[in-house]
Amino acid sequence: MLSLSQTTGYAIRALTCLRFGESAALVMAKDIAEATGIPLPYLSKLMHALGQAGLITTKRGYRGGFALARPAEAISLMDITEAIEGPNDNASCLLGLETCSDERACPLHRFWKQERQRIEKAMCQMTLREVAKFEAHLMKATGVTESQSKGEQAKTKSKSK
Amino acid sequence: MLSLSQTTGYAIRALTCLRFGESAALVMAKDIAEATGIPLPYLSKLMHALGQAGLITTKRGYRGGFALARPAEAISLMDITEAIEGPNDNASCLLGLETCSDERACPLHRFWKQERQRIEKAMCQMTLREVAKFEAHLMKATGVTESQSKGEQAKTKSKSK
DNA sequence: TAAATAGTTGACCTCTGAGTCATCTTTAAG
DNA sequence: CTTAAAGATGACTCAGAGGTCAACTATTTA
Repeated sequence: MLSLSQTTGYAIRALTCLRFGESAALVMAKDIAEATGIPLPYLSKLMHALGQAGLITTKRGYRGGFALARPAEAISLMDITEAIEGPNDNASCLLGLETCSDERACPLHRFWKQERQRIEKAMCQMTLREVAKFEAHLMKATGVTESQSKGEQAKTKSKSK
Repeated sequence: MLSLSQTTGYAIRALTCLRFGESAALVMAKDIAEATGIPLPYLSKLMHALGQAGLITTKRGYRGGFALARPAEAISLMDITEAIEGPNDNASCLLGLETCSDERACPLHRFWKQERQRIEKAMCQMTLREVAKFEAHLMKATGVTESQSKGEQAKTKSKSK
């Protein structure tokens, strides 16, 4: 009845597989697909879109892959949702009534407006970091051994591309 | 981002045009379509479905039309939603995670479960009567004279369409 | 019984989200 | 320079929601 689109769920799950930190910690689409069960070809397009939206950095070719464009705690679920579904218009009436507004509200208007705000607030406050902690997909990254603890995210250079 | 299906909105609006009470107060699909702006052929199928679901009674042929199967205050928005969208599974994770459950909950699980319950409760408590009062579509019924002229929208073609 | 009225029903159309495939292009290793 | 690895991308398929048409059936009245 009420939920995010399947693709948005995919995006959130895929992003939990990534790390922040330059070229050292790239994760490949193939590994994300394997870990999440998201079909690889579809994932590929999804990742590209997330790159366009500025949430991740992408590197093509040999030893390519994906990484978060900023720390996981700086990416909210709202950021992800809007990147995939576009800015959500919070003004719509639950019943689809054209005539419903703050001035002339349908019986559900006040209730629904409050609920929407609660949900939006939660989506803005919840970050990738917390979801990733729950998921705990310890992805293997190209060029990086598993031995290193997840505490340090390679503070080598900064930025590329 | 979050809303009912368009068809469910149609159903709610269409039902606000109907009355409870036997053969005396039948309303025709054509009039509902005119009042709500819902395309007639689509409305026709919708009404049939609502009849199958037991929310309304239908009468075919000359002087046919539709009427509520029970009083408006005895029809909740949840009844309508379920009639159209089927029983809603309240168990699904907002993120679409398979592994999310009461036992192993994702970061949004508790919050989302509460929200769902709040929304469901509101949908169960809100009845057609209250929505109809807001909408105030004073439909004309077959076999009933317009003499009441209670509203301003007598037989003027009104707008829309 | 014939005609008019009004709901019923199946075929078909369009659009969008989801998913697949094949073929690019880019990048680094050898 | 060649090649293998990996992301990018356009064409295509598929299913479901929403919507349109036309033919059909049921009901009442003249």
